[in-house]
Amino acid sequence: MAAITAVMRTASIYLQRADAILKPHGLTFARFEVLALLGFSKRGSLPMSQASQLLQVHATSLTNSVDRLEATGLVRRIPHPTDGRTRLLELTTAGQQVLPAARDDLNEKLFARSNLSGTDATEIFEILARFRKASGDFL
Amino acid sequence: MAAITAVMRTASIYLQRADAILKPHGLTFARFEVLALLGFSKRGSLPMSQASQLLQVHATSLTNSVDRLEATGLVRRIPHPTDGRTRLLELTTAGQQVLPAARDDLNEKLFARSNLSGTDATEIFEILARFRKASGDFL
DNA sequence: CACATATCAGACCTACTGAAATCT
DNA sequence: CAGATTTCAGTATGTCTGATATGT
Repeated sequence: MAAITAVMRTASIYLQRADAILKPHGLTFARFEVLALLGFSKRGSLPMSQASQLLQVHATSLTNSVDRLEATGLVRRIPHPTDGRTRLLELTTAGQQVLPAARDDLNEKLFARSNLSGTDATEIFEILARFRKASGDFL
Repeated sequence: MAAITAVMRTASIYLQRADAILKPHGLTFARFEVLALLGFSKRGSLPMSQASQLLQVHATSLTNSVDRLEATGLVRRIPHPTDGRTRLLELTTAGQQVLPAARDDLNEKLFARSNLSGTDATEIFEILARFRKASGDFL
């Protein structure tokens, strides 16, 4: 229980800082995750349904995030070539520029000040990766 | 960065489950934390300002949480004996009953299914404790 | 008067539920 | 028609900012 509490509280501290760091980029952490996911995907595009599963958020929450990302011109919804029900998400040119800038900024300001040694970070990642995998999370 | 992402995503998975577990108790995780903090405090009462610092939430966020806890009768605001500005928080009898019930339920359903071994949990707690301490978090 | 404590008002963001539209 | 994908409407929660009342 203490470990779970530690994870929760650490995350809320990180989230607070991450949102502050991302604000100048016009992003929140939730929206950054969408951009990052698209950046990782091989084709550069993903169906809403897949993105929502990988990010483990409700379909309606993703619709909301994507609405905002589309309104700021970072992401685009395009029709699926063969399935008329699904819509694909892809980064716009602006999104492709904002993503690395935001990522670098997070890396610098959040990671650098995390007071975690390299081995600590590796340790945490590996332990939590097992849990996340068991929970069907995207890695 | 991967470690930070791991912490954030693990926390959001836990938060989702915790809120679901706490719902039948009439609580959210944020409000549970307030109850738990009061349960830990020696005198059983704490000024709003201290609680908000220890929980690392804005004063207005705590006001909001406490409003809801007071509305459901789990917490009470009482005047400070010597300083007229501050108000003390304390658990009501109902709060004293709900807290252990909610805690046990969380322990059982969240911890038991966390897929973390005892040593993993200890490891995580210790590593994150250093970070939290450096960030002024309550332990 | 400067400062501390707590609250209020208003805006924003995310999550959840249930219903609806569109397509397979 | 049953099922999948996405969106919409409405509600709730929590966070942040700036302003305000009260007390030291």
